[in-house]
Amino acid sequence: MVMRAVAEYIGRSDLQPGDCLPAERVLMAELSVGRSTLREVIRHWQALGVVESRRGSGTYLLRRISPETMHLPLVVNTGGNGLLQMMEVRRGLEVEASALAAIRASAADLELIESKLLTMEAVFRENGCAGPEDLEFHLSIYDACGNPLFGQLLSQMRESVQTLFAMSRVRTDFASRSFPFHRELFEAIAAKDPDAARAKTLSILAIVEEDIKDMIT
Amino acid sequence: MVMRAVAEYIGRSDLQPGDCLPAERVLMAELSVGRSTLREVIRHWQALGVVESRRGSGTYLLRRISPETMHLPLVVNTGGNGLLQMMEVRRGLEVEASALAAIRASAADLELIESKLLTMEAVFRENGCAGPEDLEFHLSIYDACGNPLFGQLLSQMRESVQTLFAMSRVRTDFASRSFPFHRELFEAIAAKDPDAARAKTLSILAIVEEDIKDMIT
DNA sequence: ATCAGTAAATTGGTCTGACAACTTTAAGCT
DNA sequence: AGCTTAAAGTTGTCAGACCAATTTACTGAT
Repeated sequence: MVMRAVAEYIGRSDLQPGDCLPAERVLMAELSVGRSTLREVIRHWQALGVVESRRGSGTYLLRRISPETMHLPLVVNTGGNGLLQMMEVRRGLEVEASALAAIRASAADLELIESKLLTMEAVFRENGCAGPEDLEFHLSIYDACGNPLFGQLLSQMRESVQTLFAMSRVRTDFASRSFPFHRELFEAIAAKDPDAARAKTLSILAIVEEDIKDMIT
Repeated sequence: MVMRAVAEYIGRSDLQPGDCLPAERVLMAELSVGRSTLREVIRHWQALGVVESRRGSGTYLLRRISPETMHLPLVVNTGGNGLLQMMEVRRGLEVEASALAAIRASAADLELIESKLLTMEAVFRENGCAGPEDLEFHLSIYDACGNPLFGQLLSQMRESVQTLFAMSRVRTDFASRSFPFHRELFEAIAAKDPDAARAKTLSILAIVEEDIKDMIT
């Protein structure tokens, strides 16, 4: 019940990510609850990555929430197959997103995707790798699928995966073999062919999975 | 720091999911920390779905953890037509889980799935509907896919969906047309045919989506 | 002896007050 | 003006008390 109260408070107030929440004692008085209760609620959201507390400074908002926000905490063991398990989940989401994009992408969406593809190809030919540009390309596809949940879920999963193998040194040519498939994926979406989009996405992810397997051995 | 202490405590003690943790006042003394601090740590894990607290009874372990397990909470903002958007995400996950189950299900898994199917069919023939038994059937498939993340995500999504249209009166025959497809899905998994499993899962979810569309109009 | 009802003990939930640790800000001093 | 230092503000932790819900144990009637 207090959870909901604070969720409404954040949703109502126009706090942006990075902003500082009112001090505990202020919020406490404003919501007419004890400090322990408020602190427990804050800890709850801290655990969910919504808020971050810095001792002596304040607690800061990381992600906007509202009472309608859904939270899906995942417990994954870092030992060995955790990464591959994440990849399987990602595969399910990514394939569906590509198929939906093939069905629903507007002309403007296609134009945006193609521009991302072109810059990615250019950077790749120059550097031999194009991590951020690859991400941009895929993000534009998530946007084009017409369902914001895919973008939210997949970008967060990519973040976690990134941190998961940020510790281990990544080869510079990681998943570079998947490069040519990106154009084919775009063409499948542009042709409004969901089945082809599924297949091309699977090809890309298969290569990524192979490289992960090579890496963790 | 206290987090780690309690994580080690759980990892060291052989508590199984469903077991009851020591009372707060006991743990407090055992770890030499104040009660508020301990309660905040418990709230932290409550948020991550690791433990569940029942007032007057105790706090119970839901998932085994250790200091090596990683927690990555996903935060999703469901907007206006959140139900249909969630169904699309669920479709991607569920299809992948069914296909993986078809590939990896052991003989024991298949036996369990079939038993769930049989009780579900029996209850359905008697009552005309079988909500909890249907859930059990699908959960057994998630287990059989060999990747616990699918079970975590999908069961939590089902929870949210459940609460989302718990307010609106649900027809007793909701998604009852999907009933015959459940046996076909099981047979596809038993035949180790991932493509057929995909197709049957899509058939089931298509009916659910149709009924949702009818309902929210 | 069995069962029901009731009282007591147990447990999580909340409030209050206090102090420590740290950060930020502001004042003061050179 | 620049540096130092003090003060104010903030989160983190501890302690004790009480409330609400559940569980357990007891007591008494049948």
